[in-house]
Amino acid sequence: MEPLLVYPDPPPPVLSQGLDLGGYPWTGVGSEADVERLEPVDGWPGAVVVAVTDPEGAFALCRAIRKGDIPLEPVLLIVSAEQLPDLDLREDLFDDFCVLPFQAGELDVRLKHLFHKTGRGTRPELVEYGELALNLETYQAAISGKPLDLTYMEYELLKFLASHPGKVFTRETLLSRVWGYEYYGGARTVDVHVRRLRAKLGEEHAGLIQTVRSVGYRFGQSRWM
Amino acid sequence: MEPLLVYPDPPPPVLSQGLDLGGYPWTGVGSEADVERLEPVDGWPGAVVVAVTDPEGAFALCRAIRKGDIPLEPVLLIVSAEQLPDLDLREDLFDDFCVLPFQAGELDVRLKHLFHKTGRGTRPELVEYGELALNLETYQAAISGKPLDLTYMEYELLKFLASHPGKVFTRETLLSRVWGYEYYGGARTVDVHVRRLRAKLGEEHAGLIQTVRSVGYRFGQSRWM
DNA sequence: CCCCTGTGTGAACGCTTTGTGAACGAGGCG
DNA sequence: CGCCTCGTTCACAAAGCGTTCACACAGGGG
Repeated sequence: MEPLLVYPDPPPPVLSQGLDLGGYPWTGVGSEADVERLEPVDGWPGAVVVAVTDPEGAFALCRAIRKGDIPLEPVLLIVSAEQLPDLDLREDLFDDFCVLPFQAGELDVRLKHLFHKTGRGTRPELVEYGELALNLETYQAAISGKPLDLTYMEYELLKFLASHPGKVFTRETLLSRVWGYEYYGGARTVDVHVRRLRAKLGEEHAGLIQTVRSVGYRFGQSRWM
Repeated sequence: MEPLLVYPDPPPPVLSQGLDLGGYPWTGVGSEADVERLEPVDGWPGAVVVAVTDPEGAFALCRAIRKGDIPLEPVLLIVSAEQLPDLDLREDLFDDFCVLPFQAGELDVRLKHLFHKTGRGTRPELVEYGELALNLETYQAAISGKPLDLTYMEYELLKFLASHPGKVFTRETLLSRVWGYEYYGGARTVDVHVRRLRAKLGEEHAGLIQTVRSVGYRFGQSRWM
């Protein structure tokens, strides 16, 4: 996920801590010039503007954003309780606001809510390893930007392996964790699925799934090598 | 102004005081039956739902509202700080929320903000995806400029799918989200509706709804590839 | 070098899931 | 009452996919 635009720079500790806690990457900007200079290639995914310390600068930034100079949505405003009565709603400068001091978690929920409403949805749940990416919401997989056409079991197996890179699993473990705890079937089933996975990953990435002789399989590189 | 719908009845003192202070008329309702019985002639202008004392009842009411049984907008949810992590945003049950204990005036500003947004029509009345367009006001659908003659359930299903492009839904999820939360019926019902939708979309666009074997259905393409 | 164990490979089988056509029944309307 | 629409269910056909098997090949130890 691209970093959120955060104003001012540096933001108040409560905000930076809240964003870090929620796992949101962010970039502090101190001026409108910075907004363009630091803009990610895909554009800003949203903004958190603190109006407490520098209301004029904050609202000026919101106006610039809303004017369309910087295509950006959504905007979350952080205000103090004293500023509440003065908020001019007619200008429609923000999509939501948060009143200091806010409860732990409120910031996170408001951001999620905003992203959900603006259609971008919450960032998709991904499992990533190098060039490989699995989208858990859309049940799609891709490597090196190319989509992989995986069957259900292939997807589940790859998802499990890629979620635990470097770790070796026996066939029995894989059968119980991927196929189900009460599954009773031949261990060679795993072999065949691994083989098909390697084939679909392509020659270049087939080595992502390694055979550990007499033990089982490992995804990715071992941690101590 | 028509009175706001307030749940439960009686609401907590902070809420009734806050509403009275802001000059909002309101009517407390204790059950879904009351919602219809006490409905003003022009319909409810909005709702404030307190989820603190009776979360199940509150969320059930929100679902009923969102499902369209009670045309109503916007919905403001009142929650405690402890409930924040449990809020399910994917269901889209509310337009904004307020965390107890809230600052004096925050309720007023949030209500004003909500009315301002809904009054200006920020809420999209259209669901669009590529050549497909659904008009939520007129219950009409069209693709490639040609109108689609959809039945009610077909429209609801397509609306739900098109509102979450790329995401895969199981038949059970679709049954609960489109048909209703306590619907109990065969999962094959979904199949048949999907088939009819694909037929009405035409051969050219039938691929918009994809089958994900062993999982469910997906609308459109994922947006991360 | 040989043997034994473990793994890769290709193909075939058979179950599960889904598509398809049709029928049934409820509800609305003339 | 008869006709129509629409949602649901059922039975059957078709396809997809997981599983298994037989065999070839590789690695390691004696």
